[in-house]
Amino acid sequence: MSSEELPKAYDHREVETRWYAHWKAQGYFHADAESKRPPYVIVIPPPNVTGSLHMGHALTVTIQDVLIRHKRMSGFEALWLPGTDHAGIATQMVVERELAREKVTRFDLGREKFLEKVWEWKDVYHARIAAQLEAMGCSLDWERERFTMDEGLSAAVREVFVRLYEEGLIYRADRLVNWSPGCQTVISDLEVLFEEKDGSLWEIAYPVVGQDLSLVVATTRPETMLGDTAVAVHPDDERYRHLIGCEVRLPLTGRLIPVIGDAELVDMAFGTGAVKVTPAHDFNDFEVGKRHNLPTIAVLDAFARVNENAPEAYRGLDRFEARKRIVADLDALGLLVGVKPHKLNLGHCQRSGSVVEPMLSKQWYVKMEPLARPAAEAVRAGKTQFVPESWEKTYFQWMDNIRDWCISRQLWWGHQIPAWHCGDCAFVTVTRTEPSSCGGCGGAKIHRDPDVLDTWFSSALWPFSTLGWPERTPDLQKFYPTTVMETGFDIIFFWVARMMMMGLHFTGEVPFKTVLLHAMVRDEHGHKMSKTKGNVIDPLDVSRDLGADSLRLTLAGFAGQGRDIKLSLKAVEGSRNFINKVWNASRFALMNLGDFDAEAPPPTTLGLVDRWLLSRLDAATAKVQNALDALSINEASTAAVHFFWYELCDWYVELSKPLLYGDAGAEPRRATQWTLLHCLDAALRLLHPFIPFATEEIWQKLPLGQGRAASLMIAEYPRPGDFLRDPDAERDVTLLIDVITAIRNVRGELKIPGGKALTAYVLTTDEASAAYLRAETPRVLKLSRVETLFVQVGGERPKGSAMQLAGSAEVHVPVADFIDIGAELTRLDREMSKAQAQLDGVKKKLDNPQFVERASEEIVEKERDRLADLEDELARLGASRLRIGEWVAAR
RNA sequence: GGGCGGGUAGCUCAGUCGGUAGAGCAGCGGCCUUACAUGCCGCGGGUCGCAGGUUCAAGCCCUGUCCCGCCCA
Repeated sequence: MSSEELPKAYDHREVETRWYAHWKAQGYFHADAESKRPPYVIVIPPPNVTGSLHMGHALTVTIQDVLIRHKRMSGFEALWLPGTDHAGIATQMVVERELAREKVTRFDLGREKFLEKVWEWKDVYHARIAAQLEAMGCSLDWERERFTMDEGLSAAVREVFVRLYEEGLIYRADRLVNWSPGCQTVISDLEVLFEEKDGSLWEIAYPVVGQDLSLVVATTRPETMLGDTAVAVHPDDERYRHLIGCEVRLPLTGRLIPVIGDAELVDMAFGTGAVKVTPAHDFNDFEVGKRHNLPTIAVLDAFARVNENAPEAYRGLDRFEARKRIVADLDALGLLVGVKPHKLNLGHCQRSGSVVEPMLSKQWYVKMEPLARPAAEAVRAGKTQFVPESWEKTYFQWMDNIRDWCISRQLWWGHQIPAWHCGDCAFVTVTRTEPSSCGGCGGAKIHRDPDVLDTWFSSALWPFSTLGWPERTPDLQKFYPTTVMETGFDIIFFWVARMMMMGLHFTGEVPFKTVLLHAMVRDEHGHKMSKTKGNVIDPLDVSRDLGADSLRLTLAGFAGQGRDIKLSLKAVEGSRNFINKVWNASRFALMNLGDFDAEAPPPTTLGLVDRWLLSRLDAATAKVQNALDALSINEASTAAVHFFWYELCDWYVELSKPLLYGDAGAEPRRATQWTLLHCLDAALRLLHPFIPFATEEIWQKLPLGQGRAASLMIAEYPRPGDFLRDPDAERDVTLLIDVITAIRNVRGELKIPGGKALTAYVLTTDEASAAYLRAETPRVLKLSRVETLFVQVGGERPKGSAMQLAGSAEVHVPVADFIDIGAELTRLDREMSKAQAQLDGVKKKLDNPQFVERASEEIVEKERDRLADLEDELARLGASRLRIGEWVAAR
């Protein structure tokens, strides 16, 4: 396609579908373990294989792809390793729900058949996720893709389990656990979400045996009374102290239970001061039960229905139904003393949302303290750094108060625990491979533990299991420890901390050197995106409508270090507009480079404007590089965009037009072509990590000649110093820009129509500036749209003109012949009062002897300069005002 | 109860070492200037939550306080 045929507007649809396949086919995403280049490694936080990617994923992969593409272009062996997570509970639930539509349960199918179904499901969703990642342009090394239930990763899981068991860091225990009736499994402390709810505090009379009185207990869960095994009061409580040791008759059951004194459980001021104790259904009560040797009576089953330990009348009732019945029955018996509204913190299951029920059961645990201590120490020693650093506190607080981790789950989908129970003796055989007999008694009646491991158990191994551990693979040696772990702050405990612990324990090294944490993506009003609220912005929809590049650039711009990202389509449109700008600037360049010979030697002399752009490009390059090195993605993207739009497009392209059109001859034209081409090339390279598709598409069209890279994604990233800094050019072109801006100001502020022919007079303070501006007359005329320009050093000011300051120069535009000069007087007054206010401030500072004495020399000098500048400015404004006044009077 | 973050233009947010408070969007006015109307030119808009303190100087540091949000118990 020749340059003239480039469409007027950029069409991402046509472009984005083309390049990804090409990059992938060329092997550009693949990292080489044998390479001599320094490694730069990110393993992707594996998305749950159930479900599709949401905006949070889009953010995370954008940040990671920016970092990876930048380092790949900067000479690193960059590895971005993709993969997905089997997501035990979530995936099993979706498949079960699917089965339920056909009125089938997993028990109908049996474990093996059910798992086959889940694998089928996994394949479908995996393909979808991979396609989404490709649509986002992610430069992932697909040859190294992993899944948490791959053979290799499963072997790593077994290895870790067995070793921890042998070290005594994995054990089984009977405890109260968080039971999710909705998911039919135990969940860990972290998976319980607390929510404040309006509830009630019921007051129930328990008759004291042998006395004509009752003890009134207060409870938020009356239904658990069926399992009460004591009533507790505070040992110092004058009201009840004498009852300690007595018995009460538990209503509805008739059981006799003791009154005990417990200072830890009972708060005398809360409720009635007397508390029912149900060790089987409350964490605090469980502790009390242990302290006082109380029996434990569980009255709820796995579905949180009343079980056979309770009186027949209530059996089979759901816990909330049972509550209503029990309260009603107590009321009928005259034992319900009162009901008060009460706020309570209710634990819910993260996955199913059901209210978590404390239940007594035997589960597997990891002893965490020995793992947490070194992991916390590694961060304290700076071996791993958090960005932003403030998250380290959150990490420490959790690590320093670590509790043991319940790792078994009553699910089928996941890594089945490598433990075999003996039917003859109590021995548990824990091995890497399936045993044929009990390791204790040698008997053959063994059966495997049916439970699977918490999904996060395998995720904790991700940074090294994906690289081949426990084998000492070349990948592990080249790419471990990884460089950056980039993820959301919400999974610091779930994942980051556990990776730190496991990584250190099993490899002796931290799994990553930096933890980069990003914010949560919310809707434009700051609300969490959710399907029920209907405020979800789907990244695929956005990519389709506005382009994956647009979404990436927007997210990169938001990748600051806050906690919330408020995303709106408006913002994505802004990015789309910028990309269209890039397209059109390139289109303009190509239209003017048709005859450019890329193989000819570079021009021997460049114009000041060319040198200015190269100097600005170098400054922008430094900004972008520094920001990327500091992991400040938003700052980097802003700097690159800013250079492209405001310096390259708004000024250079406009200033270069007269030369490109040949007004100044062949040599300046060629110098301009060369500068335009090379700055555009560099700017596209700077932008590539953020908007890979559009930049590649355009870059491939540039006439860069032989020696260019085959693809922009493997071209070299610009480095500071690649382009010459040129203070002289910057000074002169700044004056040029100031003069043009001053003239535009006059037109804009005095509302002079664009078509009106104007004459401008520029008065400089020195001959060099005047000579320069005279030489640039064609450019000034074109950009400020004046017809005639006079440049002189000092001298007579034209009458009846508006005046604007342009640095040290003055720009006068005679306007009084065709507009009401009053507007200019008003404007000058406004300018003068602004300048006066600033002058007063500076004067006040300099009049303060303390300031002059104590502030640094440099600062004082700066203020003195400013004073002089302001006085000068004020004088010139005043003179201008006076002249206009005289002119008006003379008419 | 403990911890963390935020409060800056109408909105969304930057603000480095304490030294003249910025950007985008929205708004207003003017432009179809042969790359781009997804654009160009110009303009207005601020008690930096509040009160103290340190300092020659505070959006920034310290203390207190109010509001919003999150995490942990």
